[in-house]
Amino acid sequence: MPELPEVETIRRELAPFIVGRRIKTLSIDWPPVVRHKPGQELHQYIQDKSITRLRRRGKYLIFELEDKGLLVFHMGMTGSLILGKAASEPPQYTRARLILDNGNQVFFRDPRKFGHLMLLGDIEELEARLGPEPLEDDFTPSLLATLLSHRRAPIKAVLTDQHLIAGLGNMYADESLFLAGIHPSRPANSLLPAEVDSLHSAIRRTLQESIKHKGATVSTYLRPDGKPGQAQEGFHVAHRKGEPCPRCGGSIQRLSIRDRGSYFCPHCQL
DNA sequence: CCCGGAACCTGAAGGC
DNA sequence: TGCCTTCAGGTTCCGG
Repeated sequence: MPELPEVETIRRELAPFIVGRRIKTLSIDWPPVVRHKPGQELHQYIQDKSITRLRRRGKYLIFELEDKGLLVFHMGMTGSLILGKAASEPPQYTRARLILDNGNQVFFRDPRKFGHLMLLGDIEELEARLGPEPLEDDFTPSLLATLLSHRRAPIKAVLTDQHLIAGLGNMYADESLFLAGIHPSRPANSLLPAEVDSLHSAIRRTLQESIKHKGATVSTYLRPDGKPGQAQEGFHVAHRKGEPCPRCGGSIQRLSIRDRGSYFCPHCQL
C-alpha cells in the first residue's frame, strides 16, 4: 500500500516528466475523488498553470503550482499515478487525469476509491495534521521518546498515527517493530529508552531500504512506468504469516490490532 | 487530549 | 463449480 517509500518513489520517478510542464486540463472520472471544501473553481484554477515543483509530505504528494496553490494527491490504499501519452486509453479504475502540454498524461488509478485529490492554498493546511518526517534530521530518538511517552495505546497503533509521525503505515510499522524486537501490542509508553533508540533507527532503516527498492508492491501499487516495486521481497514479517522468522526460524504470527493485520515473531519480539 | 471501533470501498483468495 | 467469508488498510468521524 502506498506509504512513505511508495509515495517518495512516485515523486522521484514522476518529477522529470512533469516539473516545468503546464497543465492543459484536469478531468475527473469519478467526482468524489475531489475532496476539498469549495469545489467548482478547481478546473479553472488549475488550467494552464505550470507545475513548479513536486514534493512529498508524509503520504501526500504535492504538485506546487505557479503563483501559489497546491494540487495534493493521497493514494489511499490502492492509488497509483501512471504516466501515459495524451492519446492513450485510461487504465481500468482511472478516477482522474491530468493532461500536460508536452503530450503526456498522468492517470490517477485507484480501484478501491480511498485515494483523493484536493486543491490547497497553503502547505500549513497539511502541516496541521501531520507529525514530523521520520527521515528528516529533526526526527531524533529523544523526539520519538517524547511522542510515545503520552500514549498508552499499542505501539503498533501509535506508529501509524499520522499526527505523531508522518508516513508510516501498516507494513512499515510491522517491519520496524520486528527490526527493533518489540511486540506490536506493547503500550507505547512502556518502551525503555534503549528500545526507543532501537525503534528509531529501525524506522529509518526500513524506510530507506524500501525507497532504495522503489517501494513495495503487495497488491496494486505500481510506479509511474507501470512496473512494481521490489521492497516486499526484503520484508521480514509483513504479510508473511506462517513463514519462518528470518532471525529464529519460528513461525510468523498474525494478530489483529485496531482491525489491522499485524505480523510479528512471538519469539523475537517481546 | 486520548482511545477504540465503525464506516468507507472492491477485488483477490481461501474454505467448504 | 459456486457461494460465502475473510483479508487488505488510510483516513475520518463518533461516542466514551
